[in-house]
Amino acid sequence: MVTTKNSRADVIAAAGRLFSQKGYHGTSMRDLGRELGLLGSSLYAHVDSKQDLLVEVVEAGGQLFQASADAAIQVEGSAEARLRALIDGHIEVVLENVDVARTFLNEARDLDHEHREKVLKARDAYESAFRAVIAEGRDDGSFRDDVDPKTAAIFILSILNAIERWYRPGGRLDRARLVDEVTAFVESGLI
Amino acid sequence: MVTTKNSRADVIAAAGRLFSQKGYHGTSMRDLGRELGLLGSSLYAHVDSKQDLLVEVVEAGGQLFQASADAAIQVEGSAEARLRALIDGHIEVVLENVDVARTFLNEARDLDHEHREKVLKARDAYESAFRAVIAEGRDDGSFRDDVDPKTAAIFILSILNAIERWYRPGGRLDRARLVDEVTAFVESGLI
DNA sequence: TCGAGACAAACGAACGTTCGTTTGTCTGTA
DNA sequence: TACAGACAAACGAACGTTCGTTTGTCTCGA
Repeated sequence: MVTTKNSRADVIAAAGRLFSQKGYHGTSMRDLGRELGLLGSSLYAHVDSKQDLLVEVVEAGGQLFQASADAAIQVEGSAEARLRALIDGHIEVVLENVDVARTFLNEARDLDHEHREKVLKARDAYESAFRAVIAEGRDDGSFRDDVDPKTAAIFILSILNAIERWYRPGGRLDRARLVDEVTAFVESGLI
Repeated sequence: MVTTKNSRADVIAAAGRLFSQKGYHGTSMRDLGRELGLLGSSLYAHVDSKQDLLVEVVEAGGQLFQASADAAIQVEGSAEARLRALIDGHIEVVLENVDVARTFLNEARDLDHEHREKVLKARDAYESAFRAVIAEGRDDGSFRDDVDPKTAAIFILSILNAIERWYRPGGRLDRARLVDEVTAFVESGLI
């Protein structure tokens, strides 16, 4: 094989990379072409519009997160075990798909109304898995009984969603230790 | 007085509003003019460039946060009290200056190299106030002795920086209760 | 031979910015 | 008191560039 032709998937992957680095409006179709060794105009053999690309990347992100949550809530054992699985899964998704996850988390604002709405619903569905597990742990006595699942879920996801902003693979924390640190902080806080 | 003239400060304030809503690249000078009842070109009586506006807004954000931290670390009493003051101050800055804070947190990527570098330094200085207070509390025994100040500071700031993404004034949480919820979660976690 | 992938040229719209000019207000002097 | 001069604020047209996208043509592997 001498030349590798670009597939639609290649274009979407490159779009995720650039959108996550420079933002949707900060990325031009010519930028994206250059990334693939093409002219900007050549991309229209693969996609209908720039907006299409954003939709594809963001929806891929939503599916990754939802699949992760679906798996985690099936874990047998305590609510605590399921919460740890949710945290573990989220971190896995973020670290193995940085670009898609970043775009999903930060660029949804530039979607058209319909798709943006869809993303908000998807995020709420994902968050509800966290809320449910927290409520379960509170009700069976493993968590504090004055824990508010709504707020706690937001706080935990705030920590998880920010990982993309500071974590550098190969740094002082490997993935397993990152999961441990997050879980320990979420369960016990500072005290 | 029939017509109100726009000052440089008005232009910067409007820029903060639009940058925080639509992003730097998503905001055009004509958008910004419209926001003030002006033509886009008229803005150049007040500023040198669009980039200038971003610099002004972001630096204002940095100063707000730093002033808040400077005040908080002077609080007498326990490390816990100072940590609470840091949290309280951060939340006050975010809620009273949403646009500036949002732009500071999310749009610094579009700054030129020099100013972006400056922002990174400012953020690290701010974060170091959190690290210091956490280390103090750990060393005097009020926090767990296996707490890592570096990681804990990042987690706390992750929670604080995300508030802008979900908190709506007039909702189920007023500001005082928000501070309580964050503090309780940070100190005790779920358990 | 046929179709997918890429090119190259071009489109109109929008971009950030500059320019010469107009407007209205304030100030110091006659 | 009146008027000239200076001033900041804004206008509106235009600059060169880039944007997303369309079109028609070519190439090459299946």
